[in-house]
Amino acid sequence: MKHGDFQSCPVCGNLNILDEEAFLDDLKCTIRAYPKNQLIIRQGEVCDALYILTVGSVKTEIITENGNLVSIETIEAPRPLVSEFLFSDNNQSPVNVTALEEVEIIKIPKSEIVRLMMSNPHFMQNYLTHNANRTQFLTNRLQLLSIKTIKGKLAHYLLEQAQGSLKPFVINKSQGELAEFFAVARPSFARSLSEMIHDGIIRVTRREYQILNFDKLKELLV
Amino acid sequence: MKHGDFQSCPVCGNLNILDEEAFLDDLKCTIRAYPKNQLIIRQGEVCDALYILTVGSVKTEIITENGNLVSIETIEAPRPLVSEFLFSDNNQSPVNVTALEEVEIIKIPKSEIVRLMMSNPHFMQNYLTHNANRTQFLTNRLQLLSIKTIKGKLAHYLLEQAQGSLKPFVINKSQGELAEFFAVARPSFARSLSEMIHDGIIRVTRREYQILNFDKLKELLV
DNA sequence: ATCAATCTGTAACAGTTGTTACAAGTACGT
DNA sequence: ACGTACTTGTAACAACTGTTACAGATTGAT
Repeated sequence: MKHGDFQSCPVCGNLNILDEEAFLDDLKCTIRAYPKNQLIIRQGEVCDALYILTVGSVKTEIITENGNLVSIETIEAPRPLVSEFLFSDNNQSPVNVTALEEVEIIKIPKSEIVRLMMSNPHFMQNYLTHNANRTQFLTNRLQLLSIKTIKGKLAHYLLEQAQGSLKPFVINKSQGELAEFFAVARPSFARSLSEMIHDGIIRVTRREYQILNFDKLKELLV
Repeated sequence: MKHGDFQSCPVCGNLNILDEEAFLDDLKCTIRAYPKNQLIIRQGEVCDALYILTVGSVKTEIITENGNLVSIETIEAPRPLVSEFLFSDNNQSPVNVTALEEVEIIKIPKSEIVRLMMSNPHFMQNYLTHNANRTQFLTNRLQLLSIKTIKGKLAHYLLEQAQGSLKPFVINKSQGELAEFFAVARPSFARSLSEMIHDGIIRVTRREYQILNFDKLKELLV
């Protein structure tokens, strides 16, 4: 049974499993590959299984009523998908999940997850912690979207990414993807970005960003 | 031991507990009352216990870097608070929780929660389901905030509240609170609201809202 | 190397929102 | 009934964002 890195998954790792092969064989699960750009989970689709992304990367996004896309995040293997919705009352995924490259996914039925939790305290803790971290991520996203100006959003995001350092860092998103992430129009984002560059607040080369003036950047949050 | 309604709490209800008094006495927990407007949990505060609101109501909100408030939701007893952050890696509450009236809160240490989960499958399922529902709530909130116009946000919100009915319904928030909920300025919200009223799309009397023209309302989402 | 697809920069204009300010209305406690 | 605090309505203006359009980079595949 060929599969990706399982042990370093935030939910499935550190389980003190002696024999991973035996563990996986015992677990009622299916493994499946998806090609690039394939829709893996559709918004509104019923989820009664946990998906674990073992190889590759995916993106999640919401389609709003008016047809706009809001990108939520990109996820790299190994990580569970939709774990935070598996036990909800309506069992529906609120997001689309799409493969960014060729991916491999393990699908574990909900009943198996319950069994694992009851028998393996470590698995349960992992699961709870992962979901809690995801909620914090969403709350942070909420805070970002509630900032009213584009420059303010970008400032918030850059300050978070830079982590206090003056060193340049890479943001692996195009301007279009960043605009989608901030839920603003692409040319508007480009305008704000170029203004901030002209004002000497940041420097941008391709996808490499560098903060030149922390104070001015923080002022943009006001 | 006097306390509020415990059995109908989404996490603590339906546990097949024969003797509630004995259950609570056995559980290592503390019960405490807070006066109106008291800050119960501060944003950034470390949470190592589950809070269960047994009497009254609270509101949760985020303070952004620039000092703006983003209201998240109001919560009515009985319901757990910050259950979705309890197991996160940093253990910090991302929100402020404030009493809207005199409230009573039971505080249960994290270790006790873990013990309960392992010994009571029903409690675990309740907990997971509640957290999953909360995540869906947050995702929905994210979708609302990503709508670019105020009228669009209001349309989204009203369509959700009305649930397809033409009957008037009450939204228990002032205009200022709604503006905060939508992360927009209050006069701007008032302007959009009055325009929608003048256009014959909705009718508003105090806090009672009625949809007069579903089609036009849906058009605002575009 | 060349082509197609994607990404970036920019412009003009319309449309929407924020800001500030003030008057009028309502709710509530005493 | 009175006053205070809160809520609502509205106006004018500045500021910001969306839309549309197009040309010039850049990237990746063949």
